[in-house]
Amino acid sequence: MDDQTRMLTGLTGLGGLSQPDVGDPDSVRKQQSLGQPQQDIGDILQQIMAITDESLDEAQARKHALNCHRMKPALFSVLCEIKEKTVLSIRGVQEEDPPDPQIMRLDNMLLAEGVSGPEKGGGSAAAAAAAAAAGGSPTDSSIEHSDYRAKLAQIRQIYHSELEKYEQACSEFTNHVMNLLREQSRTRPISPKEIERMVAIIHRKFSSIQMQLKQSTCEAVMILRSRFLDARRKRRNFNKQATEVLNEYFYSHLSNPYPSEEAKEELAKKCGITVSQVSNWFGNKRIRYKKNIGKFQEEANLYAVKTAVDAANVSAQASQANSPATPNSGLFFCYPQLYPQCIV
DNA sequence: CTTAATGATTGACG
DNA sequence: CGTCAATCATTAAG
Repeated sequence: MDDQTRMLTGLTGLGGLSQPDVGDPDSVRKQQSLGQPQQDIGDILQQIMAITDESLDEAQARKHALNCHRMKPALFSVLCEIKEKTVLSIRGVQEEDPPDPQIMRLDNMLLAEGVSGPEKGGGSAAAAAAAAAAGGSPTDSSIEHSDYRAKLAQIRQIYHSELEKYEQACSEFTNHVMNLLREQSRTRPISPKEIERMVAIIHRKFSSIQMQLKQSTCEAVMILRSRFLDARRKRRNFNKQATEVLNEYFYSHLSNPYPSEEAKEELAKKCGITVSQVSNWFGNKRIRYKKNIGKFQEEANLYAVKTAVDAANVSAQASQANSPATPNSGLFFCYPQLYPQCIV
């Protein structure tokens, strides 16, 4: 309590109330009852300043004495006058700071990660549903993420309890300061604007603490993500049927194995994977095929036969059987000059 | 355990 | 932005 009182004095000292030169305090105090106004005022000022160095009981008693002092109204008006003169310099210092971009970034990220924002009661169900919709095997993906979600919930809980603690401490402290200022406003002039300023200063201090909390929460989430959601660590091979569909498309479009967006979507739907997974697959397939065509020759023949059979089934135009065994493989995707070492 | 296969990521490039 | 090339990390096969 004593600390807070002292701290408050330090803060209110910003209010522009300059401390007059009162000389030696002890010598002044001895002449308290004498009628000299200068020394009387100096004495009262000294008492005001001394309040903070005393215990609470002493301070209360002294405050009461001050409030009942016969010179109090006069002193008060003098203080008001001094204040009037200095108030301009206060206004100049006042700055309106816009919302910190850093804290906005952190807020956005926490919101995006589901740490802040609305409670995630139905969120896990939605995530499970999304996983079920995206993957052909809903069990593994949801189980894979359950650990992640548990840890995220833990982070979430810590974050919220800490945040609440800070907010409570902030409002408690603000209330305390405001009460003290109001109390003091009976002795010295304190405008509501000054109280506002003080509150803003306190809030700034606390928000910087909050930013640290948000910062470390973000870091924790990033670490968690890199540990649990890095798909490379939880790789699952596509099922056989999906690989067949993809290979079928690849080898039947060997001269130009670049499926359009629509084709990718269709393939994705057929294989029960995402479009980006289709893109990854084709990217990998193209590069690995080109790197070593010989290795894929068998596979190429297999799917070439397959497509040939399909084509034959669809249209009985089997007469055009012009050796589909190695369909266009010599073209190297129409850029043979890029691979001079692969001469067929 | 070693190795090959494979899905995903990253950075450069046009 | 999509693709290539290199690389990572995991899975399957030996």
